[in-house]
Amino acid sequence: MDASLESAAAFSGDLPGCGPLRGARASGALPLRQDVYEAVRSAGRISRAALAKELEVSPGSVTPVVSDLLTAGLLRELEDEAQPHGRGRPPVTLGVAPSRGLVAGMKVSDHEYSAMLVDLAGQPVAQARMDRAAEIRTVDGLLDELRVLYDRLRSQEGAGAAPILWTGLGMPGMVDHASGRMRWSPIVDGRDVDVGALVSERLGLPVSVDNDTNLLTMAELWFGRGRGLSDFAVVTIEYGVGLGLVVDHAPYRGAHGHGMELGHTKVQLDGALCRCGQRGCLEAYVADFALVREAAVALDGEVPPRGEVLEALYAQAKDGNEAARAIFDRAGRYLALGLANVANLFDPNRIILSGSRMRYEYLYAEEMLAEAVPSMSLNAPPPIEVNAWDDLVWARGAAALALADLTPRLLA
Amino acid sequence: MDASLESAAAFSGDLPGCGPLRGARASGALPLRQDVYEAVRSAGRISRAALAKELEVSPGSVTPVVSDLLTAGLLRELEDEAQPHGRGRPPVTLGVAPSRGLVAGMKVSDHEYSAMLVDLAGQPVAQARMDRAAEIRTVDGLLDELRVLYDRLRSQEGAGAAPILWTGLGMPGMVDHASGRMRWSPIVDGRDVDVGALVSERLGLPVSVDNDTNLLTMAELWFGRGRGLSDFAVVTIEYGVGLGLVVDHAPYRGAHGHGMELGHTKVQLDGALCRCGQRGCLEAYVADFALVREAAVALDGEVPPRGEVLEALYAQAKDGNEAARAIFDRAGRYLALGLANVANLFDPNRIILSGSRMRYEYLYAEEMLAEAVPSMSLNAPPPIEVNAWDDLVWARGAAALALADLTPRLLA
DNA sequence: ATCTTTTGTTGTGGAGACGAAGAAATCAGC
DNA sequence: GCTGATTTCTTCGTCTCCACAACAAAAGAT
Repeated sequence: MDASLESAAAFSGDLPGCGPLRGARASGALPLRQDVYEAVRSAGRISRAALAKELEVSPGSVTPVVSDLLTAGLLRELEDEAQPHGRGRPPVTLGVAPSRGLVAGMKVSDHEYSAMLVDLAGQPVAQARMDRAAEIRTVDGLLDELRVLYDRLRSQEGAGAAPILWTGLGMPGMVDHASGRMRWSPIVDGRDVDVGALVSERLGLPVSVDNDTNLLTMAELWFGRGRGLSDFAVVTIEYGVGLGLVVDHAPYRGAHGHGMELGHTKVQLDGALCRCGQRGCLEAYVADFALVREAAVALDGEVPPRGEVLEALYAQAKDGNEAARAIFDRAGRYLALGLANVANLFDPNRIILSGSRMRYEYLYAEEMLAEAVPSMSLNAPPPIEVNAWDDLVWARGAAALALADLTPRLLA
Repeated sequence: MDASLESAAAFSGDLPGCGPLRGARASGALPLRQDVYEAVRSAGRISRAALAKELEVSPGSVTPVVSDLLTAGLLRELEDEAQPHGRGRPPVTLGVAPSRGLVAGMKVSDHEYSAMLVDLAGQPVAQARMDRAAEIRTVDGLLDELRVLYDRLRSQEGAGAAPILWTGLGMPGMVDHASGRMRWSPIVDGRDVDVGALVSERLGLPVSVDNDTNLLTMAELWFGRGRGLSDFAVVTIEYGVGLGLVVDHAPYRGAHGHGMELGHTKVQLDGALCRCGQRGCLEAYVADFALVREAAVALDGEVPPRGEVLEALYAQAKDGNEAARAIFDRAGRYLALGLANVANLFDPNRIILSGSRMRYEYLYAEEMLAEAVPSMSLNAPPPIEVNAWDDLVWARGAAALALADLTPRLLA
């Protein structure tokens, strides 16, 4: 063995062997029971025969599992409006039994709480909102308000008598889904708080927490256009710019369990100052505060009341004010640059721009993005899709989070 | 149900049900046989008892599987230099049997071929290089030369008589590992060529292909510092800037199966012109051609022969030429920006800069990056690590690729 | 020499899934 | 209307894989 072979052999560092080291072996192997349940929920309505085909198991394996789930009250047979089925014995359509229980999803934002109650099939059955006073910044205050929100949700018509089995909770900031801890949040004081355990205790039921961007990602993955895609990115522009990734049909939360930081990717060396103290962040060009910062010039000294600056600026731009238009134009181009970077670094099937309706309509035109992003992306630029919907989607994403975490326990 | 509940229910599009749709269900469930083999290879040397603990199965399950693998010649018992082991029956150390077969790894770059022969334990046993004439750009010419390279590798001392079971092949360009097709390559003419099948036919054994950046990623994952990390990024600067990602201990190749394009992420709106025709690409600031482009000014008209421009520029910078120094300085800061974007978008455990030694030593100082990247990253900036090694690593990564693809078939 | 401790082996039993064969429910055709 | 074809679902025997537990082996501790 010559010298360079030896050096190559030595390079492994101090570890013997080769190949990836994975701590706890990826078990991966779901029992068929769970596969069946999830396949039924995913399909909505499906027969045993189709299940066997989809899961690639023999029909003989499906029947006992299904009848087990039927007696457990988790699935039900649907009396179907006879649909056309060639000849042969007509299939019996299965669906998940929604009455077995419900899950709740709750979202905290800086100005309001929203919540939704969803049955085990994923159908919404009730919803609630509450204003939020920005002054309440203690964890205790948050817990109290969540309790009120939860009670209000339960007393809603439609909530019925079914027990609530799990709750998903989303909030802005650095929130670690795995540990349930809030590292930091812009709307609550305190660091490294175990909100998961606290909320769980206050509500008396299990809670999964996550950051708000991941709620949106879950909503897309469970109910939206992300179903069926193996890898996609969700971008949301609220007060900052958030990014959620889905890898191989599962949400990816990064090595540290917090969210990705698209808003703080650098789009300019030594660029505009950002709220985070760094320079050249994407947020410093496209977020509200960045636009407001420049509005003063375009609006020619006429300063509208706080909170209406953007509307005024937009009106001016529509009226032909070149300076105002330039502000939006630049913001749009920087957003396109940021999205192109996501496409180049991550190569998703699709990029979904998601969030409250208004912002996209007047800030970023779908057509502009659909043109600008590919011009900055290599390979196959992903389709860009704008999904504008109301605030309840956050809560629905929280419910999806709850469903995802509840399911394995429900079937154990 | 009120109106907004209905709209929420409708929003799923036309698909009934909820939850991610995955086409072929993630089988995931490796048979214990393969788990055991991979755990032994990963550990290098390990006893049955330790295996049982690591894999979280009962000792009674390990023994029959191991003796099966022993008789199959895939594992062997190591006569150990008695190591200290408390009291009790001394463990029998197991290791993979290297003599069962070998795998080859081959790498094509623009100026040379390199190849390595590796046993089933991952240890190199032979290597070979060949110059490559840039004029040979036909697929047929490539096949011929690979055949020569392969024969040269087999005739190497150390190759022994063990059969070669699989080959990994890496080349620059857009190469799809899943299909084995080369979509496009800078060094070979032709588009959408099934190189996998062609090389396999020419060599008479199964071949896995991938792009060169992924080879480096595999090398880090199998033999380098990436072992033990769940999520990391590998950045390589050769003629372009490449990026490889590892997600959950497995290489991530993006939705389209080609590589990520860190080199073409945009670091400047309407910035410097890149070879790809777009503007503001990272490559247009840090790749060879970008530095050479600016060198003329710094070198004051003294144009060195092609291929030595960078060396001359570097010498000048060391000598105190401010203009030359500024070129390297800016390139370094842009590289840091690009790495920070990777950190912000992907949140890896670590970023590994990897490639041939020289480039990093004189272009990008580890200390500078270790300081600049965190100043542009939020959350927990990942450690940056520079791994400079010789060109054989590419071939070794190709061998890792071959091992990864061979293993399941070997154990079936 | 005996006890303790740890490793490895053997045997039984159970869970889960396959495959084949059969029962059920419908359509097509005579 | 009967028969046969067709598709769905069920039943049952079997096989594989693994857990559990008892046991054998090989040391050190006392």
